[in-house]
Amino acid sequence: MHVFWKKGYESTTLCDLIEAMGLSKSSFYDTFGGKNELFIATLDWYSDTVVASFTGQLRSRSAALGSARAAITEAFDMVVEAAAGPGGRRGCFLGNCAVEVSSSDPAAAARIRAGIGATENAFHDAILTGQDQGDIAAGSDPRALARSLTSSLNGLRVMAKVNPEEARLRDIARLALSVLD
Amino acid sequence: MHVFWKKGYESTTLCDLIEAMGLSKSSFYDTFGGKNELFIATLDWYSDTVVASFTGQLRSRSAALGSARAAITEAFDMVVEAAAGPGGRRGCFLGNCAVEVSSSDPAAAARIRAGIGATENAFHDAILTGQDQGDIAAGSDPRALARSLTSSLNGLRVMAKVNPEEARLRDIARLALSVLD
DNA sequence: TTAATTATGGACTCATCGGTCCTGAATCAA
DNA sequence: TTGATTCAGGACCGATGAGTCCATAATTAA
Repeated sequence: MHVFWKKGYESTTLCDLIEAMGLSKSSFYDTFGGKNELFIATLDWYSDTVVASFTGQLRSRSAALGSARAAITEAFDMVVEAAAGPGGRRGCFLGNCAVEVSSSDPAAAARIRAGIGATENAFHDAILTGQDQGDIAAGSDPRALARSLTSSLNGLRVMAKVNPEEARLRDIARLALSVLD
Repeated sequence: MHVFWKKGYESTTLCDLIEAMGLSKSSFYDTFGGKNELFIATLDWYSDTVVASFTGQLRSRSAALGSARAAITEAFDMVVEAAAGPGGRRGCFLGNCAVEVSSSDPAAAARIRAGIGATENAFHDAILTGQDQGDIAAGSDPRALARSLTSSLNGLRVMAKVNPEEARLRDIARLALSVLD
């Protein structure tokens, strides 16, 4: 997954893959079936673990901080730091894949849609909580807010690819979160 | 450029290119030098014409409507319509390229950065005008607002790749513009 | 110890990639 | 009409892509 993440689908070769996994070519094909099958598997894995962990984190931090809004802010802070730090130019795995393959690989596109949808749902839940708690504007449609945050996160990651300067990214994150006011 | 736009850099072959241009292979190499040279040229061309036209449009519509904010809103509306319409899944040329090649092709990355920077500057100018006119919040840093809009536009295009449903995109655009309040 | 399973390395196929080169046809200026 | 230039077409190149196959080595179970 990390190889696909760093180099993109088309640019990763079988050789990259087996080298990263320390596997022989035969074992690779026995185990994963092929490059595309592995790719699909990494998308599934990403949704099942990374996105799921993000969802859980958002929920548990909402509880710990007593504020869903603070948890969302924290999540954006972490993304900003990761994007500004070394290796931050990798962007978002799902976002990268969405851009690169979603129009040419339907099976991958479905996974990407599901993963992004799950992210959106995580924000949605947090926003509902925040609206109950009173620090997120109750007048706004929570679904629209969730979509906005998800979109902002993707935009942020694209911007980080172009210029990973932390101050710029902070500006963007701050304004992205202002929709919650 | 349209071939690169639709298929991405890695996935476009020489054959795709010469077919789209109706050129022979020899003429192609005589004229453009090679695949990568052409790619760089398309990025330059995009900045010089498409981005420049966007900048001009934003300025002239600001004047025509007597409101920079209305011109910005109009620009987002157009992006939403284009992204939701047929062929909208192509995304943003610069955004796609940023995701795909900005970490592996420095020459391309420089062009992409310049193009995105020019877009940001276009927004910046419009925001200054709008703040003068009074329909854009004067308290906000115009540079930060411009970055936010640029980022939002990229996020919007990524979201459109995943799900080009117009209503969703409108939600996102509306909230992206709310930073101007 | 032996039999069965699993993993490995490397040779191999076939397609396609970007790119070069050369020949012959078309175009065009004088 | 002629001579120079431009263009098309296709043969060709080396490299590399994904994927197959098989013989052998390592592991495991009985």
